Amino acid sequence: MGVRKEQAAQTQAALKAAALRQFAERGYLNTKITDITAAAGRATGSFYQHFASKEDLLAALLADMHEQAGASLSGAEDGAPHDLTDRDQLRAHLAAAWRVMRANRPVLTAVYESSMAAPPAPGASWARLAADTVMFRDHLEYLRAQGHVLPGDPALIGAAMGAMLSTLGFALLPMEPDAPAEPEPGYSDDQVIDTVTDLLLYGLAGRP
Amino acid sequence: MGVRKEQAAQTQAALKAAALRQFAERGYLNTKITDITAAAGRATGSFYQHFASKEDLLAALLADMHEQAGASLSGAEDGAPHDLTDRDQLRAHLAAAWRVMRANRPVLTAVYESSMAAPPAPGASWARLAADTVMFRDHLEYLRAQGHVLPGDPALIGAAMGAMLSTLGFALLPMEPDAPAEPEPGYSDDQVIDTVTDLLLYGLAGRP
DNA sequence: GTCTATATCGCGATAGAC
DNA sequence: GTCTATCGCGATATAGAC
Repeated sequence: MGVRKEQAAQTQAALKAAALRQFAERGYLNTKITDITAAAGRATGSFYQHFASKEDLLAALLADMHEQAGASLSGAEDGAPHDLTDRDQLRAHLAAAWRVMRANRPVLTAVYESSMAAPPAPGASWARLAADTVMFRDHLEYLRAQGHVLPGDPALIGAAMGAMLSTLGFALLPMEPDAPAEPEPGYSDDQVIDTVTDLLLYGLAGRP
Repeated sequence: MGVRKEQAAQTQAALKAAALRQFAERGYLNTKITDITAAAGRATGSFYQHFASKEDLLAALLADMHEQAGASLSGAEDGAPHDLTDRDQLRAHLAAAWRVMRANRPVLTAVYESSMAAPPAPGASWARLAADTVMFRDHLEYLRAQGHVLPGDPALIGAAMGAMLSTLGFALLPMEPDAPAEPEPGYSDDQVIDTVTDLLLYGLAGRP
């Protein structure tokens, strides 16, 4: 790799890292291009050598995340469908999702903020939620095929589960991947995952 | 009421109604002051005679909503705590919340968009979620005091329930209060509420 | 490839006539 | 109270030197 290309790669990485920090501090929508370049120690104009816009940068960050998450999950999620009515397996699924959210909170929040700024298209919110919860839906459909009686349509239940988990994540997870539990609500990761697991498995009525 | 004050009230109402329509069409963040005045058939400058800013207008719309919702719920929600492990009572609660969301989707979405645009304060998301779900928490604490075993902390469970419900509402409810069910997912209100009720009461494992 | 300097523009907000 | 006209700021994006 030539020296010029190498410097370009360094600058691009610096911009990405700075953007991540700024998004966590100010929020995606409040972050200006100049905030990012300043935090990266670069000039304003350099930004456009690497990204066409703030949205473009976000897309790049999201791609990076998918690459990492795909690699780390490929081992955990093998081909065989899991039984979500088995407490250990359900808990493992929820814990894995929680870990991914914790590790990527700034990007996920930024994507979310970005989507809120776009003009609302009918059905767009459902489409996103459904797409983000296909894994749940597939497992539930498998369960139903086995003869298990579910409380409703698999896609709807999967969406409901994902809705609960992701919204709790936004409310409870810190922006820094490995920050300690905040004193405010003070729930530990295990506490949250155990509660959600039992709530989703046995409901308010409790274990039979 | 004098003729001048009366006209002022008319203009203010027209601005509010126009804002509601514009928020539903373009989203709160994308709506400019001039969009609102144009849709209301008024001049740009007239806006500031009634509201200090777009945020101020939103606060007024939210106050209107609370007034209406408070009146309509005062009959339904009496002082006595309900038993959320009774299916009919749980379902009634969820259905009431769903109706309020359906009737006020544009305002609720606007408030949400507005909160996403603000710089993120640690604990703010949790504080909002917790505040919006105090009713659930209170009922759950009552249940626990009765000796019922819950899957976790009442505030956390209440937040999880509210998270599921509100996110599903944003994904499924139309912007117009009485629009028919969209063909896309195609779930009816009853279908959604029944599914959520059974999922929250008995979980994936199902009724004992 | 990176820098400084600047053009450009959308939009919130106000001034002043009616 | 409502209108027309305009000011001024903040932020994106580009031009051109190094």
